[in-house]
Amino acid sequence: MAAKKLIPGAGKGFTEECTKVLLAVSDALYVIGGKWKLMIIIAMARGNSRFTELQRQVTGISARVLSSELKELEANGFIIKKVTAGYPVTIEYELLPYSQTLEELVEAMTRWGMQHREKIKNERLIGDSVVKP
Amino acid sequence: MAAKKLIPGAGKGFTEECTKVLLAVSDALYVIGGKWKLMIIIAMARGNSRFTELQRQVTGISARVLSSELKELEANGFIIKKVTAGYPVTIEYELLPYSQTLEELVEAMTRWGMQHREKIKNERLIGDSVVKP
DNA sequence: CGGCATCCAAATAGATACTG
DNA sequence: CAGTATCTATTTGGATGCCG
Repeated sequence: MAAKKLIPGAGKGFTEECTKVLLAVSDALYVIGGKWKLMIIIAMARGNSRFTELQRQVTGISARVLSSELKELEANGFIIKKVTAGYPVTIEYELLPYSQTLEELVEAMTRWGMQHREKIKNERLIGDSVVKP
Repeated sequence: MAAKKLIPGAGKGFTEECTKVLLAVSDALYVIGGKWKLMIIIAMARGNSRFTELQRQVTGISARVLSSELKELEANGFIIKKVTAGYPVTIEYELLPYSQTLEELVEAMTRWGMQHREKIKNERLIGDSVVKP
């Protein structure tokens, strides 16, 4: 009776494809979502390996949150915690190969973030718009 | 005195580049982060435009949260709310051109999410690992 | 240095009911 | 249908202090 959807490609199998994509994205967000995980991985890829280094580089993160994020990243196979014996033992976090699979994603997000910042700047942040606190 | 960092590319300008990337990623996460925003955009790109449609497609979202996310997406220039007069007025949400700039990012995330799901599956979810609740 | 434990404040989200 | 309002439950996070 009513007209079908006007969107090209709509019809059987349409919602299912959508559901599949949504599932994938939701999986990704579940593991690397949140404010910090990607940022920690990026900071580590740039050579930061010590807890305090990471806390300095990843602006705004607290020790407690960093600690818990590192644990999750380890549990998910992105990083490993290395403890080297010594007078004060040295603790370093290293990226595992699996974290490399995020490269494409990180690059895409970096590019998008940069262009978005440009866009906002050009719209002259009039105060009503989206500016971070 | 002490050895410099062993990471290739380390040195002057290293931390600054890192900071720049972190800033970009943090910008991106601020606008499109969270569990729902990307998923809503994906669902809309697949032809869902009505509130109830979206709520059905984006599994698990409540009316209240959907409502507030739609408002943020509109405020950030990704979508627009269209009200068509009629006996019951028709309300539809449409993607604006700016949402297209997310395509690359969404694709990267979709690919990553799919490969991650495969990886987890192949590791045979032994129960200790990362499985969504 | 690299955390963990505790307490407390704030942000988030679910359930439910109600409206135009 | 497309939400809003209210209340409450849960999560999250900052601050602080302590410990090896």
